[in-house]
Amino acid sequence: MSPTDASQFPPFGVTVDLVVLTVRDHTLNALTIRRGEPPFQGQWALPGGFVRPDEGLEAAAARELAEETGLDQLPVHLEQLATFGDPGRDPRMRVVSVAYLVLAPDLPAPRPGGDAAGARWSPAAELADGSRLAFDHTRILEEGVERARAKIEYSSLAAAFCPEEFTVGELRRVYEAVWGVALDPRNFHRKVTGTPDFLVPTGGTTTRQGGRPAQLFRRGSAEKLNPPMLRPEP
Amino acid sequence: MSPTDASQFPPFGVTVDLVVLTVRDHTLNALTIRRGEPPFQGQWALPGGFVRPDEGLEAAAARELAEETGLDQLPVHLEQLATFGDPGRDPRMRVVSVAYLVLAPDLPAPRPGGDAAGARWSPAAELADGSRLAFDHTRILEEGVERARAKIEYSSLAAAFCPEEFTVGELRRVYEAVWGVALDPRNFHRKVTGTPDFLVPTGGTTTRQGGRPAQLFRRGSAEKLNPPMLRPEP
DNA sequence: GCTGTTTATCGTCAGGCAGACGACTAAGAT
DNA sequence: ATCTTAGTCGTCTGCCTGACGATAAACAGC
Repeated sequence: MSPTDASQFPPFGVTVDLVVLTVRDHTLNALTIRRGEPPFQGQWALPGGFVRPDEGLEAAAARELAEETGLDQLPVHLEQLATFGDPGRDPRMRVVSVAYLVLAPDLPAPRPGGDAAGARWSPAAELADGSRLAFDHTRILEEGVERARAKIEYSSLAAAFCPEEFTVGELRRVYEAVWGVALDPRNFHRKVTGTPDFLVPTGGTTTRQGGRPAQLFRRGSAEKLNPPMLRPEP
Repeated sequence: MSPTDASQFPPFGVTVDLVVLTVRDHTLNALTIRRGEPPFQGQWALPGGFVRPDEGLEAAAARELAEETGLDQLPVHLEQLATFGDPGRDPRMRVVSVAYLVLAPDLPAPRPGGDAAGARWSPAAELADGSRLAFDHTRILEEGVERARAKIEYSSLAAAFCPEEFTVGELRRVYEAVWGVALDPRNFHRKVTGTPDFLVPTGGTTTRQGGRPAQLFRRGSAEKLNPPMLRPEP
């Protein structure tokens, strides 16, 4: 039967694209690179590239992250987001792109490499609205942001935006930035410190946010947050 | 740069695979087909096949569903599940498979077509344990089942397993089958009838489940269930 | 027709959790 | 010394859930 005859399968290009998110200045930011090659040369796009013939998809995502941004060997969260394969999404040929979501703590300025002529963080809201990203990357970005918003509700993933040791207030600011809302510091503190194995106190304190010294915590073993953190409606 | 040079991109095969779930006899069942062609000829596998050159991914999933099972033009839910692309997952060549999840009401016996030498429903638990499905389809099935289990918690998706008009008890049996637990009929009734726009009474009643006549409902406009239905632990 | 069985539906009550918000603590800034 | 900023502990109230009693309306069998 023709469609499953390996000798005449229709050839596709397969790429990975990365939605890399972090929290900077109380705002959810995403990483974009300036394309150094056509198509869309000079435009901003999500980092990504073709999967190599003997490379797994997640491995390709990790490689592209390292190559194009220098965000290598860092404690980041990486998960598959979704796959985009509409005919015509790449003007060159039929390309299916497997998008990955990366959550990273606030990092030094990205170092562009590989095919990228530039790399920068921008507020996710601006990227989704004004700027036109190359290909269908605006839509991919939106899905990544929505996934992150949904997932911090019921998992400990928000800590992936924090450094290894962090305070309850810093974790709260992550939720506030990702959701774009203000949360009650007292209720938030009760919630996260009251959930077993969610936070582990390291014993230290810090005043890097000003004010009274705050306890430092590490991520606990709990991966799920049950009952979930409730996202306010406004 | 070589990896993004379209003229020398590494060619991949791209397929869609379908995790088709339904509830039969108080049990979550999945659809499998017997492969009529190598590789894995004669073995059971998830329905699926190669994406055509000018066809969208979701369109390919819908086409394969119709071709291989005859479950066409039915009120089913179809969503992208995940993409599997490990090198070596297909012995013929490098193939990336985009898996889709289909939730369907209990249907007449599937009619095999296309490349399938047979098609049948089997309890999902048996497929995940004993039988060895072709390729990495056991893992794909497991992810589909887990997605369904998670998603009926906070969405109205469980109704996709029911006929257009259904009773509260029938909907409860869906949850019980998918989660493999027993739920309190009184608390369940309170929860689903108390959530605004979740269920719309049609006015009719039925006794097809025996006992006292039950009100018939249709799916309401609410797509999310907030607060979620809680899945018991044991 | 009467009785037991099955399923549906309504009600009650106690405990847990979240939202609103008061109060106190401990650092740096002026 | 006082102000400002952030962190932490408590209290109260209302909502939701889990456990479970009670009633209703069909059918099966005697």
